Amino acid sequence: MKPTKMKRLRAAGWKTGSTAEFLGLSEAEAALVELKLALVAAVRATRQKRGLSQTDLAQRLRSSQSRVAKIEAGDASVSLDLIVRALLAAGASRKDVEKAFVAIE
Amino acid sequence: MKPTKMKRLRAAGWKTGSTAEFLGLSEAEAALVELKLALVAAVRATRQKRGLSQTDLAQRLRSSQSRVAKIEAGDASVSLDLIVRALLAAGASRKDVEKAFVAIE
DNA sequence: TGAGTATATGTCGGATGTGACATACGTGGC
DNA sequence: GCCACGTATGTCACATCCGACATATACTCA
Repeated sequence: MKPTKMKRLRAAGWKTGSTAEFLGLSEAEAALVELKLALVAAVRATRQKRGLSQTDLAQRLRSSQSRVAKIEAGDASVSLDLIVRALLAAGASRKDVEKAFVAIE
Repeated sequence: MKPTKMKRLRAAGWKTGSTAEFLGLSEAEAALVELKLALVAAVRATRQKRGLSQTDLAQRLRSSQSRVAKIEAGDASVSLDLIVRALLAAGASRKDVEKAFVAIE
C-alpha cells in the first residue's frame, strides 16, 4: 500500500478501532492478490492444456501476446477483469475455476 | 460490443470459423456480466446482513457512497476488481466469494 | 549456423475506471 | 411542515489499465 494512501486512511475519521480496521483492509487486499494469483495460474494451465500459445489466446481475447504474458506473470498492471476474461477465453471449465480456488485455502 | 470493435475483429484474420469464435467471445462476455451481477448481489446481501449503510461500506472501502451505489446498481463503469474489493470489505467470507465465482461455468 | 517459434519485458498514447462532489428522491420520526 | 438518514444519479479531473509495438531471451530443428 502506498504511503500517501495510508495517510489519507488515517486522516479520514475512524469510528471503530483503527488498527483492527486497518488490518482488516490489508487482509482484504491480500485476499484479492491471492485470488488473482490463483486465477492467473488457472489461465496458464488452461491455455497449455488446450495447446494454445500466448499469441493464440491473445487473438481470442482480442489482445496482444505481451499482455497475455503480463497476465500470466501476475503483473500489477493487470486487472481482475482481464484475468477472468482471459480465463474464459482460454475455455476454462467450471472444474478449472474450482481448482483455482482450492489452491487458495 | 462496439461496432468499431466488431469491425476490427473481422479485419483481423480469423484462422478458424469466424462465426463460432465470434459467438464464443460473446458467450464469454455474457458470462463475465453474469458473474459481476452475482457478485454485486452478494455485496448488497453481505452489507445488509452486517447492518452497514452504503456510506459505512464506502468508508471501509475508502471510496464514496455514490460509488457503492453504482456498484450495487451494476453500473457498467464498475470493474470486477472493485466489486470483489467491496465484497471483501463488506466482510464476506472467502467461501462467499468462491461461491459466486464458481457460478461462472 | 540461422530461421522459426514461444515467451518475457519496457514503453506509450489513448481508453476506461476512480473518488469526490452536488443533488435528487424516498422514508421515518418529531 | 421540517430534518436526518439512506440511497440513486450525473459529472469531472485524475489515476489506472489497455492494446500495440519493439525488443530480448531461450529453445528447437534443419
